[in-house]
Amino acid sequence: MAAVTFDEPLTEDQRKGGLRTRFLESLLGYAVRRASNSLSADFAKSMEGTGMRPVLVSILAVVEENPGVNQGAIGRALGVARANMAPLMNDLEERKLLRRMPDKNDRRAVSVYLRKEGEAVLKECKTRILAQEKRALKNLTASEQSALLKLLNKI
Amino acid sequence: MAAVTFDEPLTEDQRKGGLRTRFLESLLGYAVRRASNSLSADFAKSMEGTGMRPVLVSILAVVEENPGVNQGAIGRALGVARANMAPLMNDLEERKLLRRMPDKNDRRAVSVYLRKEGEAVLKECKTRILAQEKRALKNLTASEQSALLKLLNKI
DNA sequence: TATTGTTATACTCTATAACTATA
DNA sequence: TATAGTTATAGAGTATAACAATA
Repeated sequence: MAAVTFDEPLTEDQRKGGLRTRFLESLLGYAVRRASNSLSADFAKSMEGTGMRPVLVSILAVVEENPGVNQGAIGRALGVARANMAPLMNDLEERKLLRRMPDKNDRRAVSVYLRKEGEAVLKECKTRILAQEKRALKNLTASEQSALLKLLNKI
Repeated sequence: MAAVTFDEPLTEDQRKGGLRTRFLESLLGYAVRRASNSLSADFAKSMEGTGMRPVLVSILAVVEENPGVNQGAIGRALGVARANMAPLMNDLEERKLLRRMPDKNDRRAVSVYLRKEGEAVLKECKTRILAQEKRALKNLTASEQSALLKLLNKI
């Protein structure tokens, strides 16, 4: 079997579909992006029917673990800019999933709390998310998943 | 040191910044997304001054390794929809980085080739990308990087 | 009928600037 | 002056539908 070099003409298969992507495949950033896109698509799909989007679920999860948290702190924790938090919070408040209260010590700030319905929606979403992760990662053993998490957190 | 439970009120630090994110941190999908966002931002930053964007560089890299490739096949390889390839290819052709020729056997299709200037731009971008990857992954040993790549490709 | 490439369109995500009210 | 939140806006990235030319 001869080594494939770039000087050879493309086979019909390569020209139409099975392309060489050596450079991109050598990049960890490219592999991470592809994995992220794949998992994100699965994530979004698992939310179908709940009316929720990933970022909304993430906000609910942060509020659940941090009752009374400032709105801006949620954005900083999730990497969502202040300006983009406002409409997201409006959305969640209109759905009656959370409540915004004026902060006692700083009248500029808003403290955020989960509502009963928010807890219920979050619980349903968590169940779906965990089931989806299990499906998406079925090719990885528990120790491989743990190793992967550790390596990703080093980046 | 007492264990932290969610029944305790938030400390000032937690309420304002150092939030609990146990659920999200338990998700591999969340870790992958954060790593991807971080690497993508670095990638884009390393392209500053070249006028190129990640997707444009990816297209050039695929064309370089697959001279004469069909335009649609590039999109399939990169996960870019046909409809979104058209303006990207127009951009690259207007910059005189690649050339589109009618396919000899299928007059619907277009064969794509790198131009000299495209080769030069791609070379410069590759250098920057590899330097950026080296910086971004400086906390990982070579064997860790190889293990990470292997694990990501299992997803 | 199916496919290649194009155009138009829309929705999400992200980023910036300007504004208000508070501090 | 600086910060919390809001509004408006603009740029990418992504997705679908409809079309012409060709297979």
